[in-house]
Amino acid sequence: MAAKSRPKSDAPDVSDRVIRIREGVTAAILEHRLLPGTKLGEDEIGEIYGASRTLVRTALQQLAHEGIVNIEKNRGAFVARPTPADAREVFEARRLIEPTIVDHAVDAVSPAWIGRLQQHLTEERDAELRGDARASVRLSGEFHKLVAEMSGHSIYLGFLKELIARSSLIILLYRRHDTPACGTEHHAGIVTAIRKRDKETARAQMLSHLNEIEAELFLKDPVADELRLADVLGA
Amino acid sequence: MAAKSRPKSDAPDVSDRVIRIREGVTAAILEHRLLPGTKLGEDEIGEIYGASRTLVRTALQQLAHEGIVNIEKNRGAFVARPTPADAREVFEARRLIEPTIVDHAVDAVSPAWIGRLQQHLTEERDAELRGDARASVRLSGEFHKLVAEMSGHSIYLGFLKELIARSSLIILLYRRHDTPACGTEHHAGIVTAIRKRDKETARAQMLSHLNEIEAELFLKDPVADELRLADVLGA
DNA sequence: ACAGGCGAAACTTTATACAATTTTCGCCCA
DNA sequence: TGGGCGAAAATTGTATAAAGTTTCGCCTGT
Repeated sequence: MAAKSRPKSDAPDVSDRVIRIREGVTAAILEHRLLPGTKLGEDEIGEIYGASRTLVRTALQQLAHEGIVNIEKNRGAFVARPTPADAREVFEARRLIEPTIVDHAVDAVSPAWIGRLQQHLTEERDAELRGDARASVRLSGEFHKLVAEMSGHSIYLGFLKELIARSSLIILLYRRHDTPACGTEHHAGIVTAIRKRDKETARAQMLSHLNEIEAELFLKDPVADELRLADVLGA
Repeated sequence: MAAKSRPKSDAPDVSDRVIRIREGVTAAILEHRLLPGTKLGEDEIGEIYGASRTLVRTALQQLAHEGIVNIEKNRGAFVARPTPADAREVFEARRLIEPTIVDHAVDAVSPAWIGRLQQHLTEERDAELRGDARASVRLSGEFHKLVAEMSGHSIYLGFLKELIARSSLIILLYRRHDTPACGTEHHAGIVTAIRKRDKETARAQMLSHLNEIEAELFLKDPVADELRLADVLGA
């Protein structure tokens, strides 16, 4: 009688293997093991995960919809290379949506949620102490997704998942130095405000957090959208 | 040298036939020829469009991501049945995003865009005069998409396309009477404000327009999310 | 007569085979 | 020696076949 067939989160239908492929490729992209522009051949991925091209294609199409993979007709799938203009759009959208999300999170505050948030902060601090930059980026994104889950708004959650995936790629592409992901303390401040049910402070902290993240980026405008000779030659 | 391979709008890769299937099914759903809960068999659709199930499946997955189709594992695809809670989320998101979109549209105002907007208003009025309710609902949604295109923000445009698709389904499900889609005059007011570069008025008109649309809906709360025995037995 | 279970049919899911397109590389010619 | 044409190889797009799951009718046992 329980909803046994309801999977868990994102895609309400796809098979377990498609999820594994999608999450595996996503992790590889967001942890910067697959650089932007890298070709994602169907046979290649299929052999890695022991799956046929049918499942790989499904996973790649989902990633394309999330914006971290581009599919070009008759040419294949490639890791997305967000432009500075893309980056500005993504952060503008986040500045619009996330303050509203924390607002709703405050309405949904409960001991259980506070516990989850604080456990997450602990994990973030651990990764930061270990100097594990990859885990830090991943956990930083997951913090925002956790707040969105807490808000209980499935639409906002879906939008934010897409924005977070793109953001992670953008941060890894455009950050000035190896900024040590100092955002954990910002996250802690947001959690505190949520716990105190202080909407104004929570919104303000989220907004300034996003502004600081974007401020750490170097969003140079390429001459044209397509011509980035310097990049290619430099690599 | 031009970007010849850049298709046109939504899906950056899929074949023309997939687009035709997707748009055909979308039109059928949004024009209320396919009622919520209707099963969308792969063979059935494939035979209608003369395509194999591979292409049908691709199209259905895209529609599932847009939120107007639900795919249940090992059971197939069904026309979505948004709940009142879904409806409230969709309209809350639209109230958040669309005022910002018109803001950017004002920044992008140009004679060409004004021309497109006014031509669209003409089409809307025509459909309304004809009493073509189906075309009215479709054109009403397309107006909002047009403004989003004008804003030049691809992220907002993508989000809005999803919200519009869901909204159309919601309106057809929950509107009180056969409300004669009187929104065309609201749209005209928004266009006027955009033409005058009056952001404040444009935002305010968009917001009140959305509020009026939602106010015309009858969003009863079912007892539980899953148990709608009354609906089933009543039908 | 009715509850329970077996089994076939229909459908989705996954894998594989075929066709079309692109890319690559060797070869020829200026 | 450099450039361009062309065929072969590789890769994607599409269709079809095999495998697994659900559903529903039917049959049996009580």
